[in-house]
Amino acid sequence: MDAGAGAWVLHVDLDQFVAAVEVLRRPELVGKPVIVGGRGDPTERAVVSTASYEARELGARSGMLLRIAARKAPDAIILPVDAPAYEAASNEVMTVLRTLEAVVEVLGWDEAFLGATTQDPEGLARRAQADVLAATGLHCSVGIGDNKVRAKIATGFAKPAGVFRLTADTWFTVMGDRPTIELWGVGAKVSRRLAALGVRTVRELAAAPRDALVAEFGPRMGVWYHELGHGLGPTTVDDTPWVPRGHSRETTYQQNLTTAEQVAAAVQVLARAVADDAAHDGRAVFRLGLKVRYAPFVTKVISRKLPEPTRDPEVVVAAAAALAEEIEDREVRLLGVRAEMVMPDDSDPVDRTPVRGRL
DNA sequence: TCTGGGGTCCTAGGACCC
DNA sequence: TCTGGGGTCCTAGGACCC
Repeated sequence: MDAGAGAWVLHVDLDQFVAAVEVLRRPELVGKPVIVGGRGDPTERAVVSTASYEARELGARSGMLLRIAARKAPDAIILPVDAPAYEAASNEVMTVLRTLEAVVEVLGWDEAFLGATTQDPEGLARRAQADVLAATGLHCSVGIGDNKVRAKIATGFAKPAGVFRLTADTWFTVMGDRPTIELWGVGAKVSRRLAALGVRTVRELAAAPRDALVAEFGPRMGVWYHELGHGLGPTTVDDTPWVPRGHSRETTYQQNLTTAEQVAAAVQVLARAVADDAAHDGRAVFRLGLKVRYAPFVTKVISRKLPEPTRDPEVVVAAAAALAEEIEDREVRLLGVRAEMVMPDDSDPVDRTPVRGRL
């Protein structure tokens, strides 16, 4: 799906998705503050995955420590994360979207781009919302744009359960005076570095010399931020199924690990899970990474390319054990194992497709 | 705000080669 | 042998997103 006359990108985003799925199967929770995170126990080391709008009104936010959220919203119902349930609900939603006259590119559990040629993108958006609601009971917001960046940003203005259009014509009116951090892909660090260059708003970013951005951020990111300032972005919506580059498992331990034996045993558990994930995909592993977060909060990643790609879980587990030998003799609060996988039909596993693949 | 888990991509520096 | 320049691979680290 490409841009052209009447070509639109729609960004569909489910509202408070995780909390909404939980409320759907527990109707008694409708209208109540609901917080989903960790194992549902606010005394544990865990953070909020999603807070319902009612919980947000009390100050609960995703990413917040569960303990803090529980203190702010003492009457909230706190539930454990149930990934399989969300994945099932997500699949239902995507199935509905695929019945529309549009190309569907899935972005994650709760998001998709639609590419469509239509004279009435708002009509298509309302249709998507109505069909998803009827089939699943879930509400979504829809951003309409002339590219993916504008569609994605438009969704923020559509929430909750609305539709908003953002195009080249309205870009600077809507976004020009807003801080750069509101752009998709600009976070706290980059917005701060931009501010140091005297760039605070989207309009200022658009006006900044491209060379200056390249000098500060490098050839790809510099160019990318420059385009972002103008609201420019890809227009192609691609329904090719996403091929995962890797799998990882990590655990923050409720009590820090203190002995080499504990660490070795924990690494084995994680490596086994990752090896099984890769085997389940039928993919060979060519690189293994071991993430260690020491107490208090210093994170290191040790990674090694394997002598040759392997499909043998035992080889992956052994390679992880070898990496674990390099862990320092300090208290460990988190361990993680990541496997990078050979791309199917790719003779060169490290050849990366350029230009920001997910966009 | 003592800071989860699963991902993706970019940059930079050193090693090594010609 | 006081010493270039370009390319590629590997690893570490950083940033961002949901």
